[in-house]
Amino acid sequence: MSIYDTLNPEQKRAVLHDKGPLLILAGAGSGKTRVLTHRIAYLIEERDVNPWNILAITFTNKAAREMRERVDNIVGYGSENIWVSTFHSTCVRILRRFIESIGYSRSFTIYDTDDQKTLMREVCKFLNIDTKKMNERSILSVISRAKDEMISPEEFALQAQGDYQQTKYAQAYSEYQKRLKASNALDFDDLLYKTVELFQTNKEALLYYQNRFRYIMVDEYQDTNNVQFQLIHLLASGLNEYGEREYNLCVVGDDDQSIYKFRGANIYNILNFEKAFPNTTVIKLEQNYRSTKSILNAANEVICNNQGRKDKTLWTENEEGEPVQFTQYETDFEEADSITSEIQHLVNTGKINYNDIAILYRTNAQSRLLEEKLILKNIPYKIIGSVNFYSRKEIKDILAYLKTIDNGLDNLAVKRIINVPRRGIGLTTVDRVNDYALQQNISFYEALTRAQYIPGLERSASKIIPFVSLIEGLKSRIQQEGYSLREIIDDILDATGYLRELEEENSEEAQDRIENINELVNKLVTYEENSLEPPTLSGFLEEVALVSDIDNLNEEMNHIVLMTLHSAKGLEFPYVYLCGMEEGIFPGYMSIFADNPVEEIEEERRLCYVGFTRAMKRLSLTAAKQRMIRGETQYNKPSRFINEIPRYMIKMNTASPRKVQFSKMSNDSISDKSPGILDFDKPASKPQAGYRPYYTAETKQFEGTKMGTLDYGVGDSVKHVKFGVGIVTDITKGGKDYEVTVDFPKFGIKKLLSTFANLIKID
DNA sequence: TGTATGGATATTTTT
DNA sequence: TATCCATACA
Repeated sequence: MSIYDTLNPEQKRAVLHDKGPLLILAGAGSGKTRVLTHRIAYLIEERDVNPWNILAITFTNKAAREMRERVDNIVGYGSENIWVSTFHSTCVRILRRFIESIGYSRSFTIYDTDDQKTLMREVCKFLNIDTKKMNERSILSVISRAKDEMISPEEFALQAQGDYQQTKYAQAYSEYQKRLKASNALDFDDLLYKTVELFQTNKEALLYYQNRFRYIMVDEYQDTNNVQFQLIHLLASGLNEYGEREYNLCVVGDDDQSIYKFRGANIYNILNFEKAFPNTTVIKLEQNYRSTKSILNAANEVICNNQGRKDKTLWTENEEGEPVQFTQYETDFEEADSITSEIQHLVNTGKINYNDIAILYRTNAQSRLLEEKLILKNIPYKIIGSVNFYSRKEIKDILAYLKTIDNGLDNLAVKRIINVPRRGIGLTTVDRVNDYALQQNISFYEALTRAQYIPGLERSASKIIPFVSLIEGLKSRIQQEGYSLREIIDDILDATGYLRELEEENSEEAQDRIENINELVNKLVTYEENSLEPPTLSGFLEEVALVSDIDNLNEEMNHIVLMTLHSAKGLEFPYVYLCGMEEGIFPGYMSIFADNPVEEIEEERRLCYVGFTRAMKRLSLTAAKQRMIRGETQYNKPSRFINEIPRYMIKMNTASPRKVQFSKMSNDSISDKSPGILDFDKPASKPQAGYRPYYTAETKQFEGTKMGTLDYGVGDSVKHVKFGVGIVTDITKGGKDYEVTVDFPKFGIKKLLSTFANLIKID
């Protein structure tokens, strides 16, 4: 049996597509990653494409990692030569090699959103921009848009002539860019912008990569912005050996899941793909393997209210399943209480694990109440988003030390830690040093080393000197042979007294911070042990700069997950609770009252579609009549998205009979559009009030897996063509296949699909 | 220089 | 409601 036999006809057509542009419109859960990975395998094995000539681009590290893993598993030797990476890390890799040709140093650092804000604050101060009239965030978003459109500060200034406001933006942009450069830093937008600029100005570099990347795949194409399009277009425009443009570009996306317009994603990249790349083959993947018919039908009903989408209807062979549930509660408090009780009930009575369940919401703020209830009921959970691990204060502090040691040019990092922990070096001192640095045209750190000579610093200089020698001491140690990164971070924690200070504080918060720092140390150790190239401080810092919270989601852990709808894209869960289905929450006020409400609502509707299609078995929608938002009580109607689902498709539950007044509920809370939308004949299927079973948050045992056709089981030794002999540690059923986890002594733990892996049992 | 206090301010955020 | 920031004071 060939690996391609497991594909449906459309998937197969996409996988076997030969040359030329290919647009795969892949609905939610239609197996797009599978198609991508199989296509890569096909190109290598059947078309003799050199793995070296393949580039696969994703948006998140998590997606890249998963793709890498799956590609490694189905491709034989040479899979490590395929570039599988995110847009941003692809750019970093290219720039590390060629950036000098556009006047930057190859050891540039990457500024994250927080760094950008800090820098912009400095810029505004410097330019006397009143941040009450023009706040940093809005300036940064103007700049971000400009970079997305590939508009340089000079061009921006030119276009701004005559407009006071725009001129201010232009000045800020120019100064901001100047300072980035002085710190030898690039922000996220720069990574893309500068790569395109490089390709436009350096033909040699462009040719090199065009020649290398003969086959390009892009995942989540609906979320690409303009620069990303430019980048892809440039890379894909290489000539083949006959001097022809082949555009061996394969993009996969779903216009219905485009939810990042606010961040510059241009939906026309996918809608007009066929215009940009002549002779495009279009393949639609409409069979969904994830959800029940009930869930999919509801999702289809909602999304078909959008105009201007590519026509497609998802269908499935899966069972009908339970109807989609909708419950409207009196208050947000009851909503949270009820959802969490239900979860507890599900886990206690059913064969369901915590990690089968997700609670999704529109805004991060909604997680609070839920979190309180989860703690109360002792339900293990993880919240994704809100505060990224790497944006925590203590983590940023330690990273700033590492950055300072690594690259003294990073002015922001040095300024961040100069007085952390407190050294009695205040704002006035920092300002003086800063002025001196600007005047002498040297970096802030360089100025610190000359503290004794800076006028007006007599007293403070004595405080600066120990700081400089601390940094210098650490710097010299890192150059010593055999000095590990682990030792450096330990030295920092010790020599600065950072840990000691936290320990002495003896509060719960300090304890959390210490744990976070330990986590950082772990990550550094992991990097040091697993890095393919010799581990360096710069390498670690780079990896860390491009990581998001969702990347850390570990499916193995047995806890429920809470996150925003945005973060949930690309994930799936058997049981999904989508809460806060209310006008004003979802769709949010901002979109209802926007200048272009139609467009904005359509984006919210796509978000709703994304939310619905995360669910595999059961989708529960909830709303509250009364909700506390920013200290104010709001009364909201159920979301219009609920009304877009025909009522026969939805099971209306009545919430807590003890409190609900039926007449009131049907009159004020439901819009006139669909009268009688609530079905009171059906009994409430809610766990009894006050239901609070005893349960410890310990791991629940997995149901015994049926082995069926496999001739090996957990604990057996098996042999794999590439990885050699290993021991089966787990087997789970996934679609038509079994997913077999095998621990190979030489290659580590691998997840393999039984159909492809051809594992042979060894006695 | 460090802390206290009032006041503004508030979607979503793959990197 | 909670959080962040600037300014005022000790």
